[in-house]
Amino acid sequence: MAAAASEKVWAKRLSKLADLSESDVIVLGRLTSRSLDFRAHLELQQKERPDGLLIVLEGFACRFRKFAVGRQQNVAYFVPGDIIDITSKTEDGICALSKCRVAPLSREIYRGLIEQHPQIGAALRSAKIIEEAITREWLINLGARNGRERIAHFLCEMLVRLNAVGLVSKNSCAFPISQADLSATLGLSPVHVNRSLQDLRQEGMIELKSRVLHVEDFSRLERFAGFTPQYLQSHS
Amino acid sequence: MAAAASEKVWAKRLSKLADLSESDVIVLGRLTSRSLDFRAHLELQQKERPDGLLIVLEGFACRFRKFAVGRQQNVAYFVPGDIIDITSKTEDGICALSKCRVAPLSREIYRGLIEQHPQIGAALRSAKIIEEAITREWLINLGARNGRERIAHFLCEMLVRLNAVGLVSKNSCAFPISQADLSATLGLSPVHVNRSLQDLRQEGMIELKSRVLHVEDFSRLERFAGFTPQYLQSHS
DNA sequence: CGAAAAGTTGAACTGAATCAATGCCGGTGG
DNA sequence: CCACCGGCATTGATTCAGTTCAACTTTTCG
Repeated sequence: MAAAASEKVWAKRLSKLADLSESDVIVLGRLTSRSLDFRAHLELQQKERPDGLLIVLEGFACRFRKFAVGRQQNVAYFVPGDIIDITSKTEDGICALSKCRVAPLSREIYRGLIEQHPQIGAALRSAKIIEEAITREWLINLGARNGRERIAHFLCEMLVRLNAVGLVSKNSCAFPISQADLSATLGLSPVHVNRSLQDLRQEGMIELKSRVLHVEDFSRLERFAGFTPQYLQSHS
Repeated sequence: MAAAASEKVWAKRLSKLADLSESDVIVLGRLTSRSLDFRAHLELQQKERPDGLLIVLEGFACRFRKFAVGRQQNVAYFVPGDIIDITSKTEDGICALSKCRVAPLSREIYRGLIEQHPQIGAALRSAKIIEEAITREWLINLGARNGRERIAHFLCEMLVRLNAVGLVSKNSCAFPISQADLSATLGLSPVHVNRSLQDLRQEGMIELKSRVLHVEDFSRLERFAGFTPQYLQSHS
């Protein structure tokens, strides 16, 4: 059931970024029929097509930079409906944060898609712009907020992004991110992430237990974090 | 002399990102004949064409986010040869870091340029990719490095970028950035920037006085900062 | 020249890192 | 079914990098 729905998550996402026709949606659905599974912490890479793209169907992935052993900085998260461009000739890697399912997409098909389906093209451009805005927002998050605010801001963003693809219900969502991963994402030590999370819990701003996140009063968390969701919306 | 040369800085920059023909260079030169001047700390915006682009000819500018009064985070720097897209519907602003001269460019001309001059188009795409890579690198800088390393990394990047447009000679370049600006860029307090700079000076890694930066041993600074310049190069 | 901006210094404080140990839970194999 | 193991979360104690406040000096620029 969930697996069946996940094939449509890409279309669901893109349809919020541009006016897709029914045939557009069908085209997108066909492209996600074949999928690959990865276990948590596995590096996502395509031996077959190292220049390709991946569409996330289920689970979370991230782009990261590795330094000395142990030291790592994540620079982007990918949730269901997101498209991952592996090409970036950078020394960065992509890895699964949780068990995840992705659909491979060759660069030729991707290009064809944009050329032959204007609305899909518009949606993909919009997605790209949002991805860039997210990176800038993360930069601001690391540069200008303290531990608790940083975590809160990140959680706000995830909730909005997951909500856009129907993965939030009753203010709750699956959240299979370890504190160690959060620490590599937010530029904080694992211990400090743990304590800051506790603070947020004690303040009643979040509930996070056994990989489920629940935020009763989202606007309160938003206010605390200084979060404004415009950057996640289509500006077309 | 310097002013005359600055009209060609855009062509100089783009010619390193793609194989421009002589006529390409001439076209680029024509577009930068008309220019505007801004004093330091003035907000760069075009009343006439709020949707336009700006080509930096001289001086530095930056994109920033303002929070409470006093609190500010810079998210990108623009040096001569860079192109600034003002469109971003974000709440971010662009301001001059130093006295600077820019050439306005309408979006229509920009689009025409890309369509009618394939090599210029390629160069502009390459510039865009580099701009994104820089943002990611800044994110890593803020997330994973301490004060001194952060400053060192930033200086390395600036030296490479300025060198690409001929603004570094004998390991020196004009560097009209105040410590307060650095602090808003690197997510550090002004006082800490001051002290970290002194540390770098005492270690003999940099000389920075009266708005001139000199780095005798660049590879040493590079090593200290963990700087790798690939991300600033064209990947075409 | 004079005012305002920028840089420097000291002292006190604190958010966050580090080190190290312990507790918890889910899975796996005997 | 239970014992054991590994990954993850939690806790305490200590240290340190970085902030804050405030005064002072120097430089820049209009």
